[in-house]
Amino acid sequence: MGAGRGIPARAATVSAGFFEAGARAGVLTAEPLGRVLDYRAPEGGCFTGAFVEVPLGPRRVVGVVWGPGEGQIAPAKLRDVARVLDVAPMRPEMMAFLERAADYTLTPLSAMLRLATRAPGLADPPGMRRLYRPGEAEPGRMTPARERVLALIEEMPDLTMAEITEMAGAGASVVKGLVAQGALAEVERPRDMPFPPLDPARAGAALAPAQAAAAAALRETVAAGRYATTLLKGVTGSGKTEVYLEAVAECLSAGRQALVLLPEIALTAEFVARVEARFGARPAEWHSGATMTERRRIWRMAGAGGLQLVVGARSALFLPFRELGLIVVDEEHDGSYKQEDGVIYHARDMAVLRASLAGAAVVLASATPSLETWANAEAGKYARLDLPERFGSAVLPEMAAIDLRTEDLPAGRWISPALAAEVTRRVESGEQALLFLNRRGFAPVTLCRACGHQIGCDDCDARMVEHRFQAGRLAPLGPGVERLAEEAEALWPGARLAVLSSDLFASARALKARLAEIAAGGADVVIGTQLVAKGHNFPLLTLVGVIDADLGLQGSDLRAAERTFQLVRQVAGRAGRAERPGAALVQTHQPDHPVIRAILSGDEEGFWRAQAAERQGAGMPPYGRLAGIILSGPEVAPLFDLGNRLAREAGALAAVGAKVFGPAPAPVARIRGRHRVRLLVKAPKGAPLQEALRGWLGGVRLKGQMRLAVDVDPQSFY
DNA sequence: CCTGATGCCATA
DNA sequence: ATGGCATCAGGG
Repeated sequence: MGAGRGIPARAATVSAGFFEAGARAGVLTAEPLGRVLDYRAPEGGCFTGAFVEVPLGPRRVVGVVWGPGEGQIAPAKLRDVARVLDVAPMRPEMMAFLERAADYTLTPLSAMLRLATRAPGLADPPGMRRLYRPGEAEPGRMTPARERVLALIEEMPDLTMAEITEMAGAGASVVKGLVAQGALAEVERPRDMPFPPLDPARAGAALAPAQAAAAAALRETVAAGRYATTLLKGVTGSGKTEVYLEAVAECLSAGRQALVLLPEIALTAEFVARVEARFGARPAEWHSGATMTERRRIWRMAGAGGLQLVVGARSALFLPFRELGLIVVDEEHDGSYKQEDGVIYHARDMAVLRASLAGAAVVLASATPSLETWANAEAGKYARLDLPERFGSAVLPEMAAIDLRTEDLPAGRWISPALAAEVTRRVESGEQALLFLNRRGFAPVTLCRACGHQIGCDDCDARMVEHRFQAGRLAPLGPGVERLAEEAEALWPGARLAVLSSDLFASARALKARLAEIAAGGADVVIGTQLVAKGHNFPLLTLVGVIDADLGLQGSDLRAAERTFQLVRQVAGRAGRAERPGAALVQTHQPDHPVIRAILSGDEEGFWRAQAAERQGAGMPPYGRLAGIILSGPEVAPLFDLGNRLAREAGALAAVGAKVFGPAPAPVARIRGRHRVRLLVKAPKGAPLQEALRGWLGGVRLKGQMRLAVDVDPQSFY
């Protein structure tokens, strides 16, 4: 098999053991070799799981002793393990996690190990650093600089030289002079110190009865010390965080470590403040913004047990926790938990996998859980706890469907007269209206304007039900925000229009500024895609028009209907706060569809049941399985050639009842000059999908710059 | 991933 | 002939 460029074979199984000096040991490195290499164990031997440095070609690289050597290579060619590193060995549970995750995502094991060794200076000896504290002797002649340094050290002992010169505004020579006199003392301390202890026994926030009940249930689950997953459902402001912090408290009391995953770095500051209020110290923060020093300290302390709680982004799942007892995935439905490049994985699913191997509890917290999680709770695989909604926010807006079959919209127009009339009313009375577009760009879908039936593209998964064409009644679907903006401009010439689409803003900061401006009344009509649905508060907004609710019913984007539902519910929250009553108008060709009816009634459980029935009928996740195959390379033609060949030679898939669709250009057809083509595999729920994919793709040899990636459980696919 | 070997082309 | 660069295979 090519060097990590093909589909890896299934990983071997972890086996514990000790290797005496000179014995053959298999070492896994983070190099993309896709297999374990044999080395001779060093003097003193080594255990399975030990972090080691080994020679690889002309280099020395870090690896982990994974098990007995494979014995394929001649003893004469064996090289020695250079040394065993001074870090906590990888635990069997972590090794099993990496293997299972590699198998599930069809990723080479070495790439998983790379995720787990993302700490700088792993091979360095645990460094020491020099700290200064008050000394025994009285200082001699005093100067203002000396006084400042001594006052500082009295206040805050054990500072580094850099900290002292910075905070006291004195030179290093001043400090050295005080040391020479004995007024300051130098001490050597390990560079990576344990984190300040969190005290789970401190009193928590006063909990409302419903919160207290949920907290007690979570505490009991965590105290059992076994794997279990709980869906904690509660809207923002319902006190979810306080509830799961009680689970954290229980975990810490048991002497185990806890991990809280958040979807965005922006949310960490507030969370850290709450942790500090609850436990009297700050947690370790693991995210892309962390410095090398912070990363090294967190990584080492996670393994050494010098840390109790980590708050972080999805990559924190790969920290070497010594004794993990709880993982909280906050806002578990959030799309940013899906890692889309490099190793493609879903942090929520990997959290459940890691916890199940570590014997830890999982809390999936969300106001609007993913259908996958909802279904697992329904099926009894997950426990479920519900927090009641925030007091007074349950005011539902007036909601109605606009039946596009009777509105007689001319081709190429998307705003019905009924919706336009309502928008006009808001514009005239100084209120705001939002026209919500349920997806980003264009969809390869055509729709019969007479009966509302959708005709899908042959290459994707639309249900091709028998359909009689009526000449002239077929309309291609899919305005972009730009198209819609043109239409709005023509309808309301004097109104201030705001167009919000993620690709129109250079930075998150620019987008935030624009949102604030709009909230303050800087626009009359707002046109936007899903990003407007992300919890921003617009007090003047009293009307939401959903341009096309039907696409959410189709298989093209599994999250579309959920986003529509969430948005419509969020309007409810906003309307409750402002005095003006809110309204939501949903344009649809299928007003009687159960999903549309559930959206209109605001019936959450009804919505999920309808969605579940829809997906079940279509054999879509979580009632069926999907995998995306992404081919990329500098030229398009070879990608389609390979894609077509794969589609033709899909016997291994057919054998398990799986079907392959495509090839077709990927949603983002070009990234950094590379073309992307994709195939979609759909399999029945119980099918051994990964095994079939391995059989199908195992022999593929990629030439030149071409790459093949597998996206198991893709989130969206156009 | 990194490195060294290989081969093709452009240039002296 | 020679050097530069792109491509490829190997690494224990």
